[in-house]
Amino acid sequence: METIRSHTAVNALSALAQEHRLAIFRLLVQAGRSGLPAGQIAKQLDMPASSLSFHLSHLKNGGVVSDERDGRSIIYRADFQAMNRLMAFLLENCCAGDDCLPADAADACMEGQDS
Amino acid sequence: METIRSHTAVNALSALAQEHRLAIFRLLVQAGRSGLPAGQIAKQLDMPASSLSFHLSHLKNGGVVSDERDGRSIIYRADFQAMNRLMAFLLENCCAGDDCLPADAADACMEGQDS
DNA sequence: TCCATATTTCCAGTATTATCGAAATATAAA
DNA sequence: TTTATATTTCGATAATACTGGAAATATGGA
Repeated sequence: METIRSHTAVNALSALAQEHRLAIFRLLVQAGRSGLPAGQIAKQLDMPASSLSFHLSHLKNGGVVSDERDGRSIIYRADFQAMNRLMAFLLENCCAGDDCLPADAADACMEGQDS
Repeated sequence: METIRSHTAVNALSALAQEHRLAIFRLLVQAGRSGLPAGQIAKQLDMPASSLSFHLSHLKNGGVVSDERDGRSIIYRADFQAMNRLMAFLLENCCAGDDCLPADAADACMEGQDS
């Protein structure tokens, strides 16, 4: 696993550090591989399209979700690898490295996902 | 492990979503159980005392660090359990629950810590 | 081409956050 | 009690973020 920079980690954390965006992200985590189109997210979370778009682009910018166009819709997905990298960075050299290896928390959620 | 609320998670994430605070937290992660006094943090990160204090109280408020007075100093420590709860919340019901259990990433860093 | 659907961009107003010197508080030592 | 050390609170300024309606863009279907 490649290591990330502080700036990257702050972007990811900022992306998640907001009620609406956290709700969006968790919804996408639960949706798993197949993801959800923006409209579906708007419906499930009852948000105005422009606000949702603002938050989705923030999440995408933070690298914690990816997007892919499918016809008229755009499908969003949680990026579990990004979460792993983030956790690894947060706990890097934990306890001065004494038998203290961060686990890959999101690994189980990535099975079958292409990197 | 008890489950946390969205509001709690946002507080924790907001606490970490800032360059200085992330640096402080990672320093405390590396310091492990013994933690570091505020002055030591200020010295290592070269920050004005008042700015550091602002950020430390934000981290404490976010529940990701704890503090304890020791004479004239105040010792700060990273809260690994809080990190575990946060990750569990982020990945809750991952992939709709299909054989997808979040691991306790910070567990290894907590050995010997009293809860 | 013309219309409907899906999403994003623009904009302005409002609110929250970061910064750091100076003053205040808390503890310890002389 | 006086002085020194460690940290926090106050206050003002500057910067950044959130909101949602309206207009613009992109795609697909009639």
